[in-house]
Amino acid sequence: MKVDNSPAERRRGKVRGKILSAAERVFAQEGQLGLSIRRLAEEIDYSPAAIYKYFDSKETLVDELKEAFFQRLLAEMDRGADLTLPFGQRARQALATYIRVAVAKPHHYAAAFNGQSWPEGPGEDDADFGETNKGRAFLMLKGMVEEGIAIGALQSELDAGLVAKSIWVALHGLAQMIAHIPGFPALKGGYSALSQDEFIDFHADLLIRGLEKDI
Amino acid sequence: MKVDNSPAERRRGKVRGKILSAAERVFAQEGQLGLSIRRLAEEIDYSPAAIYKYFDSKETLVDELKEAFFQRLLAEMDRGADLTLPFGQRARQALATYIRVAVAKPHHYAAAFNGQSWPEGPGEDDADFGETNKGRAFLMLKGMVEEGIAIGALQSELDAGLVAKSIWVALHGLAQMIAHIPGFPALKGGYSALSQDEFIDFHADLLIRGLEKDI
DNA sequence: ACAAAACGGTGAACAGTGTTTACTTTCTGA
DNA sequence: TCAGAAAGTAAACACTGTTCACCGTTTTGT
Repeated sequence: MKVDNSPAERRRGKVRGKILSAAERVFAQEGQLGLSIRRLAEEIDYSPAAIYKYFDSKETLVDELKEAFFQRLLAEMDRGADLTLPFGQRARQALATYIRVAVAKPHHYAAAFNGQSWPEGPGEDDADFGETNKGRAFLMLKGMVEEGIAIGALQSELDAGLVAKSIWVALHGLAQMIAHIPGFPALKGGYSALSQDEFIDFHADLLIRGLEKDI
Repeated sequence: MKVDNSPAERRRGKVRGKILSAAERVFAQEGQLGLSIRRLAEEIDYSPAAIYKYFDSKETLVDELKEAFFQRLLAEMDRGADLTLPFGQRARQALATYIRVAVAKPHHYAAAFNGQSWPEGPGEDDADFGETNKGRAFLMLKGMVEEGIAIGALQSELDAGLVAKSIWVALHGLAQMIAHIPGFPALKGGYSALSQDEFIDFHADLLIRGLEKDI
């Protein structure tokens, strides 16, 4: 990691950081719509136009927030991986961590799947995709499935990439639901016997159960 | 269904319909952001303010589009239910239908889970929730699970409401992914062995498999 | 050291957005 | 027929993201 430490660059980086952290604060609480350039400018005591000296557009600014979020997501999943645990438990834990982090910052997570911030498919190989933190999160999932198959914990005829996608999709669904439906999994007509945390575990369990080798 | 047929009401209904169908056309192609009041007004050759004589706000207008969409979704799931099929197949088919309809109108589906168009939970009973078409779609899912448990096709110790939610969540994830990621399930780093349709079946299969009674 | 160029910052404007207000025209019910 | 309601409108309000011309200051090249 190379850092230009000329005094000019240091000053510039400081202002850039001030913009980003103010944006992060507002975005976390009020989301993409609550974050306006003018409000952001006021908060850091600059003119709106000044922000454009540091970011090409509001979109690129928000993109940076999203990337930082997925970096935290990755770090959290790494940190929580207890290698002494058997595969099944470790997998369930990883899935649960993914959702819990996503739910902790619902606006970040939701925004990452809206705008067209996706490499246009169909893609070639892991190289491109793995360069975004979002991509790395998926590849971590895929690696987990591959390990499970190799170890023999999961059904061996499964295609790891395919299964990883299916799991990812189901995880995403829950994160999205919790982020968007107030009080989920409590729901009119649903009879919420479980708390949010318990439901997350239940969901992760259902997924793994469908994949495990029949005993 | 009561309809006021005074000439005044008929004219009013006609204009209202013209607004709605123009809105539907634009919304289906360009989504919520592409649909602006001014553009809509121009398309039907009225002034922007005129639209507010028929709808309180843009949001209520879009809400009506969303409700109509979920009505189509429900109808499609009903229509596709082949009662002569065994439970497992019928269930897989229902899930696949849900996703295919959602994917056919990605903007409608996505919008339904963004704005805060949700009854604030935790809720009392099925009555309230079942009054929106979105709610009815979930209750249909729940009914399906209950049937599966009663028939003995699904594990009997499961709570139907809970399982239905988990399934719904996983379905939602896929619909959302396909709606937002161009070309999904093709994905850089994912090696897309399956087409979209095949992936939908695979996903639906994974869910049901995790629930079926161990043989 | 000095001119030239790049940088950081600004106020004002442009082109949009959803919505409201005051106003005119048209229609309708008694 | 005539008052009052309904339908429709132009113009404005308060926003939005973004760009432009301009300003001092700072850095750079000779």
